[in-house]
Amino acid sequence: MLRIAESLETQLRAAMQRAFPDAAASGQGFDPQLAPASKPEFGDFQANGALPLAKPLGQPPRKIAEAVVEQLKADPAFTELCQDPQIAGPGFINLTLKPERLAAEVQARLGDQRLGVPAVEQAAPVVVDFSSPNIAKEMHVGHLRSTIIGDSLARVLEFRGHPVLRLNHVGDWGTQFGMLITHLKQVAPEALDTADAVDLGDLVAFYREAKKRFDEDEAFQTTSREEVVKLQGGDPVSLKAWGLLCDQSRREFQKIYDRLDIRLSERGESFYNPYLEGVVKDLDASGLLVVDDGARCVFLEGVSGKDGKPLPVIVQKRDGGFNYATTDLAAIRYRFGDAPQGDGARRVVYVTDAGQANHFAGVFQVARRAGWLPDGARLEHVPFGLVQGEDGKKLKTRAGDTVRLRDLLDEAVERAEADLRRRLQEEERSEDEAFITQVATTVGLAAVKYADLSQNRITNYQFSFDRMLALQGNTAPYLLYAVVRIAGIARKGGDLEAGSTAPLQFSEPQEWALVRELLKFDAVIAEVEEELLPNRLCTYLFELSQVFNRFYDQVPVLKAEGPARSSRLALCRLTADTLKLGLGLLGIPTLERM
RNA sequence: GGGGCUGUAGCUCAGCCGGAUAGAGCGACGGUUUCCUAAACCGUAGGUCGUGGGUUCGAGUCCCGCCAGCCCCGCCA
Repeated sequence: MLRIAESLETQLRAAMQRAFPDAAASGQGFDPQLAPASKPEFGDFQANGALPLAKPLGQPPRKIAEAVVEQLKADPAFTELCQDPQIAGPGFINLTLKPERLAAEVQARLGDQRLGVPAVEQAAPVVVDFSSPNIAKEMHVGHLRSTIIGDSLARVLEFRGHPVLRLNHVGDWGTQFGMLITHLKQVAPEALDTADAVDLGDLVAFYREAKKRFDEDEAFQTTSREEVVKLQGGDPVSLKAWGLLCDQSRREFQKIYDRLDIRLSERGESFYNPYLEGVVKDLDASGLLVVDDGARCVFLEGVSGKDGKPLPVIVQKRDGGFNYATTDLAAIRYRFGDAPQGDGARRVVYVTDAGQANHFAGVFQVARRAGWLPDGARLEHVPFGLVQGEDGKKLKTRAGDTVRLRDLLDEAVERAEADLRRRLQEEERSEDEAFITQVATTVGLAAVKYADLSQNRITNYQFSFDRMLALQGNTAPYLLYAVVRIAGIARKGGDLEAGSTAPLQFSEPQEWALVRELLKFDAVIAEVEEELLPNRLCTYLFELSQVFNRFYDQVPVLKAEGPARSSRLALCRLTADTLKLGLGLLGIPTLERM
């Protein structure tokens, strides 16, 4: 109902100006303060704009509201949309849309692939930087949040019509490669001679071994440091070893991405290697660079450290090497830069844990002051909290190790399968193994994703299989079940297309509640696009499912006749379409039966 | 020491840039099934929104102080 809200806002503002022409002439601003009604009994919208005018106009707010309402009633465009406005409380103006307008809005969405969500004009690219695991390390629950949230945000932005670059900023460069390559050369030298990639086995164990030797063996350390220099200098053998390690990791990461249906373009830290020097030069040229204690840095404005001195962002270490801040700066410059030496982005978002907030704030400030952001460009950190166990502490296995992502996904699917089998037995249903596997996989993975997405990302997130797989409450299974119910109606002879052409007729309060809920979808998408908070979409889908379940429980569909039947079928169809699309934007596929 | 985030019902959390009597879910208690999957629906109980000030018509929301928890703080990412 975004369009209607816009019309109402314009009409309200005009009505306020007509009601108080003198104040308008003397520059008094009028903000209708239009918002969705906070309660159903208040109608569809509420305008609170009369209250703040009481003082400047020297009149009681209710009287102001009355004057505005009088003007509204004289506006044919308004009376076509709304019933008579009601004034309530201290001076709220409550607006209720005419039933035929609501029905027409539903009708318009029935044939609409976009369900009323407008598509933006082909705009400049949006970069979503997410997931970003480190080469030779296992993906863990921390990456899960970034991956799931980032993917969902990318899907929403894509749906709105933005060209989205989903960038996987993998940790594929840096000092740790010195020890990895040195270790590789010593334990698997044959890998460097074969043309094809060689299976290096368990990379995580490999990493641990290398780390252990690095910590214990001084000669190994020295060789490792030399190896870093060789790699950065472009030594072919070192590069080959580096490539092998990256390939091996990539294969492992891809398994996870495939399972979760995540699409990502890898562009690791190494990509920006050729641009690092340019960053430092650029900063120097713009006069931001200061040499301090041998390191080249930019001192931040408004951020002071321990001794009260401004905090620096170090872009070149005393030994001449670059660090992650340099890489991040190079990435920002490249992403906002024009093609071919850049992505031409207008909005860049980073989905990383909240612990990096300071780092990004610093780096962003440097980028702005260096003048790398085009006018109107948005550069945003999208932080999220830690994943905690049910004890409120950082999530660990019973043995105290970091939880591996694939183990976590396996367990979710296994639990979903056990639940399903128990239910089948209780209900004396019989399904083939393919069905069970399919449902368990979908439900298990959906539960993991939805549990993560449904919480405001900024807070720490308490991970619980029991809660996320619960069949009731704000969970994936509950939402999936609503879709299944509608599919059931279709299976039992309900032609969901029936209402598309016939005129819609609603009589029951549950029908109107569902209509009103369905029409909120476009506003929710716009909000997620702006605020980058997927939990707003989850809340909406949950509420839609609740309203639908009430409707389903109390209003018969298949047993109804005539226009009531086709109208109800139309509501079912739009509900299913909205849930499928909404869940799709969360990266969650739906089921016909479960 | 400085900075960031968090603090809302027994538990897990919402709260849409200041609006009407603070909302869900779980758990607890009590109901509903000749009917489209009861994985549902209906009802009851449960809150001094950490705390003390301030701003104004109006504060969970904005500002300041304090308390508690988590995280970050120069050459790791």
